[in-house]
Amino acid sequence: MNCRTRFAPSPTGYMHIGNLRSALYSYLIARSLGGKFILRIEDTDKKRQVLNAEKIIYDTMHATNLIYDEGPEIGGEFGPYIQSERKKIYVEYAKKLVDLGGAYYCFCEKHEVNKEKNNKKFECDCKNINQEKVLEFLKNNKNYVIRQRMPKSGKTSFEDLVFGHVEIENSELEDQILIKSDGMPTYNFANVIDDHLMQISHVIRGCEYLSATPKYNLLYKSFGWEIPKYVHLPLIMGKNPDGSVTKLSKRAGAVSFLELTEEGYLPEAIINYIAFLGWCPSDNQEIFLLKELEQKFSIENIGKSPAVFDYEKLAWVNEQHIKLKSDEEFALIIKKYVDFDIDLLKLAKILKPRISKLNQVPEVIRFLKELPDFDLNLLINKKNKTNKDNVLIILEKSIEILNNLSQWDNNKLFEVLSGLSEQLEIKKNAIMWVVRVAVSGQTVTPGGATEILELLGKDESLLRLKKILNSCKNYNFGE
RNA sequence: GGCCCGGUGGUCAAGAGGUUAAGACACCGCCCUUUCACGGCGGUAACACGGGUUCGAAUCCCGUCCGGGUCACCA
Repeated sequence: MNCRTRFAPSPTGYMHIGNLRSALYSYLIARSLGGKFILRIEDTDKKRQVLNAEKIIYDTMHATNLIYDEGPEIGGEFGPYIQSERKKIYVEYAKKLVDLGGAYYCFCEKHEVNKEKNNKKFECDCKNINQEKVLEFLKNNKNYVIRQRMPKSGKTSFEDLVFGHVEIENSELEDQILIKSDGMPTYNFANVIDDHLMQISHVIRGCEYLSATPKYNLLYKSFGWEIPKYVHLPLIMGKNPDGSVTKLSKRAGAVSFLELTEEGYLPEAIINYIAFLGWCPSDNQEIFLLKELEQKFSIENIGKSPAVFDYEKLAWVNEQHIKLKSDEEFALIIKKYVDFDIDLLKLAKILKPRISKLNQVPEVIRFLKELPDFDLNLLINKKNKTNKDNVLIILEKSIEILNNLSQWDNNKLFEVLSGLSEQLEIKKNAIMWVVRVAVSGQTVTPGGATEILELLGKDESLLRLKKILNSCKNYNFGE
């Protein structure tokens, strides 16, 4: 059998991580089996239409490189790929199902939503209305829905590729609505019709659908269609501020792809991380590019237990992907976080091993833009043996020696300042400490003294050093 | 509540009758070092519980407990 998988999101306005994970696994399964990956938009709920929602889906697929072989804007031989454009198809099949005895017209008023959890299953008499009466109602344009006729006894079971044997009593199943009174199909129906018509071989989705799957299988059975293979994915959980664990939601933090990228996670890191929510290769490799995933992925290695989304681990994965970037690539990535003139390549080089999330960049490099006001006492540091006496000497001599320097790069700067250390018989640590704090205004910086000097350039460095020297001259340390 | 699914360190997870129960994140310590980071080394920490089956169970079965999902003219 040819493998064909699909990702079938509904346009809700954002791409939830759980959805993206379904998309990823569907993509990976298709690719690893040499099959096709299809995108289908499930927009059958007119009340929930969101502006631009479709675009977000396309953008996300694009940003993550989850390339589909068939889909709304690119077409394919099983189109259209947007359910609202397939309305007629569903009605046609629903009527066919009525003829087949698997469904019936229901003319009841809208039933109120379950108020009690304990109330019994919905039952209505419409399933017993005779043919003529139905025709009459239809002729009079009476509002109707089409419901699936569930068997009252027996069991329905199936083999899920992840969860194994799943079995449910038919008496548990409700006569669910297939066609709504507005003529649109419900998810439950459209999904089955399209999966069959589009020849989907593997249905991959979150396991919130696990207990509903027998209903779908009954539909396939009524039509006499082949039932696809099922791959239900364990849920992604979120840890809430109060420590409780529930289905990943806003309470736990960012939950959409867009939010995550805005927080400074790389798309490839997000993909890499969510691949691991419920899957793990036999050899335990953790850092993957999509291409490798395509080769290594296997359904057998998908786990069953729900996974808690861990932002710290995501950050670590992100760091790993940042390190995978060349300095040139990373310079391009951080460009939008830098709003002043600086050598991006050099900046990229020193930032690369120190950044776990891109949105940390502005904060980390702020001091490069402008020397912040700071407590001059920071220049005094016990561990590095600086004190109010040698601070002035270090500053004066450094300025002198740096002023005469024509070659301004890290190696040369290090060489020169190390030389100064010997000449003054002051520990190298002390020199470096004073210079670094003086030009940065902070005790912790990305990179060492000489790297900061190089980045700042000669003019700016000397300007800062002189300014601090001046300030120090009339300053009483230790107060 | 009914039904369905799950349960290995705080988190992700290897593990598929016999292991000193891997690895990663986080945390702690040490080393490297011009601060910080990177890197290296080491450490704390787990099979939910109770019954079986078996010479032997984290692995198989049953029960309990806990967690989650689902019960819409939403998907």
